[in-house]
Amino acid sequence: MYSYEYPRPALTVDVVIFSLRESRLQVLLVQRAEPPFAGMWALPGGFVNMDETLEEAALREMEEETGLKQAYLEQLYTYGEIGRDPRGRVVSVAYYALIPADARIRSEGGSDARQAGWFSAQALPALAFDHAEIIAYALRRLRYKLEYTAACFELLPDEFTLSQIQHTYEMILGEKLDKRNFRRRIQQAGIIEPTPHLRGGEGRPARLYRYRSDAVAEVKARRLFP
Amino acid sequence: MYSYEYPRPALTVDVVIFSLRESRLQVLLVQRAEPPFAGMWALPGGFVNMDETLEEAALREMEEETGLKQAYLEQLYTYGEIGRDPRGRVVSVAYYALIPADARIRSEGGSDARQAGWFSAQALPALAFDHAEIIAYALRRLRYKLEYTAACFELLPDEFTLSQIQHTYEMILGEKLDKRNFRRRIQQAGIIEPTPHLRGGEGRPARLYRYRSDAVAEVKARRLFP
DNA sequence: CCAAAAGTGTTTGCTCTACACCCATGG
DNA sequence: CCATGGGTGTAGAGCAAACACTTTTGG
Repeated sequence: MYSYEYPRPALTVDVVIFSLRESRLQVLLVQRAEPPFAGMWALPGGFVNMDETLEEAALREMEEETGLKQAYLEQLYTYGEIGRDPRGRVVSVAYYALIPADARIRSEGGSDARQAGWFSAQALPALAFDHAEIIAYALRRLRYKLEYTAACFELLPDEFTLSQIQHTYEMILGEKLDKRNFRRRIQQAGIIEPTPHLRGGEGRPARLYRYRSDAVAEVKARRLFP
Repeated sequence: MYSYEYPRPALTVDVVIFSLRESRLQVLLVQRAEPPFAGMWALPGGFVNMDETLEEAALREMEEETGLKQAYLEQLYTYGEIGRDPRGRVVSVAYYALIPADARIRSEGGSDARQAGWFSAQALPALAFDHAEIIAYALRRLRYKLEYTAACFELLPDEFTLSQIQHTYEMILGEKLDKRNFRRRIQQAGIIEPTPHLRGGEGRPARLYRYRSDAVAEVKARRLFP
């Protein structure tokens, strides 16, 4: 049934790393030093080693670029079009990662001494390979995920204000939400709890909340048919 | 950045083929002739050739077992655990396919002269590799998909009665639905249209409907927060 | 005429949405 | 005292859920 004599496609992982920075949803990209696509920006990624799982490979790539050893990580899709890499047959398993707004990230490029940078998900530079397609799909999945799970909290710091959550939603979904309705719903959902802390700044100080890790935060989808 | 000297994992596809048969949701399996797992049942699958995309490979595997050249096919997940195949490092891209209840399927095993058979998704035999996990996930995705898209029609014949749709939903979701509410909702959704035909049998003949291919059948999810 | 499946409306409760003003703090 | 963001309640509309009987055919 299986044989080991066939030529094999090369197998890589690519990671779409999302974070909230400068009040925007941003994506981490690296600049390619060599052809093909030299000088263009691309997703962090690379070969899957023989002794690591796909997820381990994705985490390794993420750590090389950000210094972070863990984050919310989810497999996105596997890209296997014939001509997607001009150098040969390369199949790539794409992942996306969410990292908290306050995470301390190694600012300069990782081990490869490649240039790395954050870009607004709404305004990406020209991208190598099929990476524009991958990011577009990751963004769709993130929006979608946000609509029926509590994935949002993976992007927020440990403690946050209600307005911060709302802004996160507005940023990612790309629409304004009603403040009173939003607050009522999120409080009734029972997935956050108040902390004793307030956060000052301009205007009236705001209550800080935290995510309840015991929360069940899946919502039943509205069915097409009942 | 990339190199071509590394050893490469082998790359395969596996396909979970669903169909409605004998008033049940069934899955097509093949019996393994050789070790490992000789005699156990497994998903149809095999190597990805260098000149075919992942989807082409999945379609080829499906055709080998069923004789069908096309079907609804969707990528499910990519499995890359280290020990999932005892013979070495094998990464598998899983797909699932939906084939219509009335499709004429080559009854006997495909080109490999392997034994093939249909099994109720609720009562599977012992399965080779991690295929039980793959099928469980495919079933979850199918349920999920059914709740917010019109994927159901991929499993039905071209013309069908309202009761047939309802039974399909009940079968896959595993719960009884109210007949009047179901019929009202599906008619209002505007995704099916009546044909001039009736279907006889026991009891009063039933109107046959067909799926409107121009239908927009995504439903907006109920958000966790508005 | 009997069995079997098809077909058909209404009421009630709940959820979603729209909407405007006062509060607490820092400068 | 003023600017800034934080915090709060209600009324109306639309949607979802529960519920039982009549109709048409074949045997």
